[in-house]
Amino acid sequence: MDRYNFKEIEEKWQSYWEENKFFKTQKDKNKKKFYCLEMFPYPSGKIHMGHVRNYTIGDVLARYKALKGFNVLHPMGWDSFGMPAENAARENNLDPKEWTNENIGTMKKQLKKLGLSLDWDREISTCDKDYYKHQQMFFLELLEKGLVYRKENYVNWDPIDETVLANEQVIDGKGWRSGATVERKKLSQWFFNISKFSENLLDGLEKLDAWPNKVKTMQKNWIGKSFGCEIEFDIEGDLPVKKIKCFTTRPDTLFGFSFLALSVDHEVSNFYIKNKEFQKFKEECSKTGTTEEAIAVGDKIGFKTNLLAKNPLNPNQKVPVYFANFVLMDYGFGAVFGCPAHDQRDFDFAKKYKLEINTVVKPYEENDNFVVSNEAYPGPGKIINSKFLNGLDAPKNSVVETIKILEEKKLGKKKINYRLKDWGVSRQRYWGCPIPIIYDKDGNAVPVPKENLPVELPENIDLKVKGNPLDSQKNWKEVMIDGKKFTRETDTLDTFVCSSWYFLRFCSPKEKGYGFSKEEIDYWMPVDQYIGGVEHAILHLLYSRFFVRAINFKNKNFQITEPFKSLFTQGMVCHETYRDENNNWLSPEEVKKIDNKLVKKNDPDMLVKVGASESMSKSKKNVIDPEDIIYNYGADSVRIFILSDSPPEKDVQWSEQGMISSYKFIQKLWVLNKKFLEEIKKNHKNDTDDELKKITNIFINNVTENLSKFTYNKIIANLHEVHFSLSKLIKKKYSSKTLNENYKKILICMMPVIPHFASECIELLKTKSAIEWPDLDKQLLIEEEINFVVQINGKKRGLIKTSRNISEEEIINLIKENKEINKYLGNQELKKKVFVPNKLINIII
RNA sequence: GGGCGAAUGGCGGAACUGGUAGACGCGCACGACUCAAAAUCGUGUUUCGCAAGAAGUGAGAGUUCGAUUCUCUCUUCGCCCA
Repeated sequence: MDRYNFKEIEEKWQSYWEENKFFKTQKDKNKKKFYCLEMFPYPSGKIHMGHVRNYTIGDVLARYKALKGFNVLHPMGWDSFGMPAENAARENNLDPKEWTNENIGTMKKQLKKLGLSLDWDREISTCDKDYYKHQQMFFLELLEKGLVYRKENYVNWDPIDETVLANEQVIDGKGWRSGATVERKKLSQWFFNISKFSENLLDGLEKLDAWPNKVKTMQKNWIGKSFGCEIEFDIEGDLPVKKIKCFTTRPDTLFGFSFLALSVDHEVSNFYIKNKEFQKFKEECSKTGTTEEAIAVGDKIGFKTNLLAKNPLNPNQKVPVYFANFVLMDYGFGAVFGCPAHDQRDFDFAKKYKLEINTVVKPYEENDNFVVSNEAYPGPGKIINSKFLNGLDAPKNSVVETIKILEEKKLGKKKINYRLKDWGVSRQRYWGCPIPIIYDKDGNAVPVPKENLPVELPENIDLKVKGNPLDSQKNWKEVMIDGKKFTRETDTLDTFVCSSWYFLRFCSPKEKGYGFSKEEIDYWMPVDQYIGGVEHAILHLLYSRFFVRAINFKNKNFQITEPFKSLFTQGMVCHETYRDENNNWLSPEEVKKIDNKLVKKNDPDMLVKVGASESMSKSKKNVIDPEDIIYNYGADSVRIFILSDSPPEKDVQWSEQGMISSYKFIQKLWVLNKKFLEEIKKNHKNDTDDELKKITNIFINNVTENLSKFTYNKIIANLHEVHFSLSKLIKKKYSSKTLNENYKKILICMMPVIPHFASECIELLKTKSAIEWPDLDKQLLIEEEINFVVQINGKKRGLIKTSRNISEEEIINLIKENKEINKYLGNQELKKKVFVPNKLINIII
């Protein structure tokens, strides 16, 4: 029997699609558009299974929408600036650009082998000057609008490499490459004023009803809106400090006040710069880390000042002022008032430094003598021990009431605080988009004139120098503009900037004058379906949402506020992990099974330990190369497997056996296809039996429904089911016409998942009818004969095959005639009957 | 520490708004073909039980004629927190 030759057939269709520009899209006002976008990849070298999954999911949708008659925009590009290129180039003495473009070439070839319905004419690459030129223009546009500014900020500084490190490059407080203890250093950097849009970004989430709640919650928490009050404390002591400002969400617990805590970066710290003890303390603080997790878990430590803070509501009370490691300069004003009884951090701190713990809120079920003892009580209750605040419901009414009182007495004012901070976009790196700024001889920042854009990255530079490579490029750094001498900004933009607007560029990738054409984005935007990993749930998506708002700001021509109408986040691809007896990671190819035991292939005496299944990663060697898999089994088989085992939003386990079974399934479909072609040739006479029509309809219905709900794993189940049914029905000697019509519909429904196979089979049918998504005959979905469930006391006791719309009396009569069921009833009285039409009856005896 | 989510056979997973638990796939078993094996095809496969039957969706309670689905408590696991 001849086998399905996937190599030949997949190649045939891929070149057919390419040569005919089958997926090229153009604006067409007469057609409804659908913009289907998957997160574009970083060109790291080769595609991995995560890409295969992401792009297969997107491709299924894009192909389906196209068959439904939509004008589908389905583009692909490269997020090609970033540190891996710079690192690889430094290590291997290469040019980052060459390295990147080579990778793009490889990955593009690999993606094409997957048979994706992409419009490659729209390909973009963010490291291309035709792309970043527009990004520089956006930067200047935002600068003009006052959405970009410069300020001093702390960075992670590696003193050996003389370079700034990203947070993920700091491991246990040490530089990932040099191993040097990382220092905090202040540098002047550029910021995007994203916090200006905090409320708007939060508000916008409400309207994103096609986004997963999980992602919306994450963004909401990230923006971190809190309602509270700003209080100015009067200060006494040995320093010229009269007042300290504080933000709090719980002013109602002011009577529980027992210390004031400041961040080590608070301006008061200036008085302690030369204090050795304080320096030591500050160093100690930097070890704790500044993440919320580190602060919550870590030890609370403080440094006592000689200052005293007055309680505004109780001026006789004066409490000590400390510097404390759990207060961050970024939040509020870098100062918090401590109420140990009702905040666990404050409680831990008070215990350590033996400060007062005054209970001012009691849980509702406790009496007024309630005292906080072993841990803080942050929950709701009634205010106690607080004079005029006593009896208020905390925190609901008490916070509002207290703020009112503080405002009346001019001691504080209502304030809304956001956790979201401005976006620092300066990176001290070479391989990124140059910031289009120059400095005059006095160090004033001046925008590069627009006609001088793009500011291009210099080529052939030495990356081995310490610090920022651009800084050492004298020829590049020093420029003459309009006869004046300037020096260039040597920082480049965070690569998140590149990915914050690429979806706009795809609408008109070749537009010269501006980043996008208004006409094109008016037609294509917003992205109807965005698909990508949940790891980008916060930053990338929030930055993109900010970016369109920033363009929108003071610009009547641009109306988009939300770039992504629907969002789908897919799960990861996992694989078991293997280690040998010496705990070295082993790749799946290095392992084999002998007598039910896993051993090392080239050393069968070495037993292999099987670890948990984890997301594929090079470091754990549990990686399967998509290229090998496509080579061995074909793209359609891979597409089936990657969709089959789990719902797309969940993690999927890679399994060799599952992969083989998908491959075999395609072969089975091919065998069935042969049979269909033979039967069609024979031209039998059977036209009366509509079983085939019914099965076809059920299949269309199931696949369509599962497509709309992203339950693609169930589509594979539908394929197996229809294969099973068709293998039986083929024996029924249907006429050519009936076979042709129905089988073609089924093949069209297969196209989104296995496009090469389905295209080939449709071609072999040699029919003239158009290839479009089949309509559903709803009448055929209604089964005339149903299995009616009979329950007795809630337990299933039998099924009665009967016609549709049977009445309660009729079914009771049928039950009485049915010996099997009747034996449970005996002669007992029927106490109650619950009748659900066309489904079940529950009889209570 | 906080936020969010999940838990169903040997495994991955189905079950529409509360209405036949276990679709589909993997694995396993048996059978056919074969000198034999692979491949292929067929049948079976929640557990206990020879059977009749009983139990069963992480544990415990609750609401309901009826709960994998709703409510509460607990356990375990996962993801996220510049």
